[in-house]
Formats: sequence, C-alpha cells, structure tokens
Amino acid sequence: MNYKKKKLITIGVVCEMTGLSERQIRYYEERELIFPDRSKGGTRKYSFFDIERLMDIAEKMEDGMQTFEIKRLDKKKNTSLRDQMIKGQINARFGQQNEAKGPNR
Amino acid sequence: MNYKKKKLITIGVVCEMTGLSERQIRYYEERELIFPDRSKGGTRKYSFFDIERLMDIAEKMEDGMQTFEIKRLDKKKNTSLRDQMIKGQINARFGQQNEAKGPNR
DNA sequence: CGTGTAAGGAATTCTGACACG
DNA sequence: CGTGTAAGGAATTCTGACACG
Repeated sequence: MNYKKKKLITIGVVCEMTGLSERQIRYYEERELIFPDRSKGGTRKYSFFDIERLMDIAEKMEDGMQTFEIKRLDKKKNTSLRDQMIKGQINARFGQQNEAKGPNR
Repeated sequence: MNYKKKKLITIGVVCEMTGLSERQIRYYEERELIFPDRSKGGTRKYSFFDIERLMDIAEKMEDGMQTFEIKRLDKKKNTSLRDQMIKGQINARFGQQNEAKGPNR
C-alpha cells in the first residue's frame, strides 16, 4: 500500500544507501533478519522499510550484537506488539470493566 | 527527502508497475517527458513520482495525445506553478499594504 | 510518430565454496 | 560467527539500427 513497504529496490541500491556489502545483506537474510521479495529471474527486491531495518541492524552489529540476538529482540517486539493489539481488541469489547485494577503500569 | 522522489527503481520494475514496455519508457525519456537518474554503470533509476508520471503519460497517449503535446502541457503547468509561487512571494512582501507596518524589514 | 524487435555487449545479481578467525 | 573473495553463470539493462506506418 505504502511506498515504504513496496519491495522494488535492487541490492546494489541498498548497498549504497546502507553502506553494507552485498555479502552482509545476504547473510542477514540467511539469518532471517530481513525478507526481500524476488523477481521472476530471482533478483532480490527490497523496500524502504527493509533499508531502514538494515540500518538498524548495522548499528546493532557495530555495537557487538550478534544476529541471533537481533532476531530474538525483534521477535519480542513483534510479540508485545501483538499483545498490545489483542489487548486493544479486548478493551474495545469489554472496555473499562475493571478500570480500578490497572494490569501492568 | 521523500520516498516518493528518490530515484532508485529499475526499468524492469517500472514496466511491471506501469504496463509500459522498456521501449516506450526510454522513448518518453528521449522526448524529455521523464528524467531518470543513472547508476555508475549507466542503468536507469526511477522514482515513485516518475512511475505516477508515466501512468499519467500512458493515459494521455491512449487518448491520442502526442508526446510534444504532453510536454507542452507539462511546461504550462510548471509555468503557472512558478507564477503562483512568485505571486505568493509578492503577496508576502507587499500583500497587506493597508497594515500600519510591514512584518519584515 | 510511436513502438516492436534482433544483436551484441556491458552492468548487475546469483549461488556455492573456500578462507580467516 | 560474520565477512571477503574469486568463479561461473544467469538475469537485467544499454545503445544503435532496421522496420512499419
């Protein structure tokens, strides 16, 4: 939908924008930190979102973080995001029933 | 600055998104309707803006318009836009003359 | 005028492997 | 573990030209 999420950019451009090598970018994919699309011919396509993600990864790597840690961290983020959305739906349904008790604050 | 204006997309992707052939896209460039960037190696790079522009061009071509007409039309649009901006600056300076004192000096 | 196409070459990307550490 | 690199091939793109109309 959004420009940011469309996977249309080749790896060469991503290299330029992130300062990472092709090797690094492909390795991060191997470690399941990013998930580019593929053209019919098999060339990888990245989104602006992926590029931002890669710049974030690059920073964490420079700080000495390892790929599996970054992945774990990301999983946690998604989980808590999911929890928040579920919580939101619950609130939408049963809202303000127990306002007195604040769960975790 | 904006994602929409960054010229990063290859011609193949532009073809997919616009439904135009490479030949058509290159021809519209030859006629100075679009202005892609180039990589070091010489491959063309387009922006989301360019893609929208091309879809607009395609529509006009289908309506029987010729490339020079489209270009002329575009020039007019830019000219009137420039005029508006100049007018805007003039207004900013000399606009509310009836006011006691000019805001900038 | 606008577009298709075949031709030949150059730039880009891909995979799997070896290397270092 | 994370990254560089040389190897060979495949996908992608480029230009200039001929063709049709």
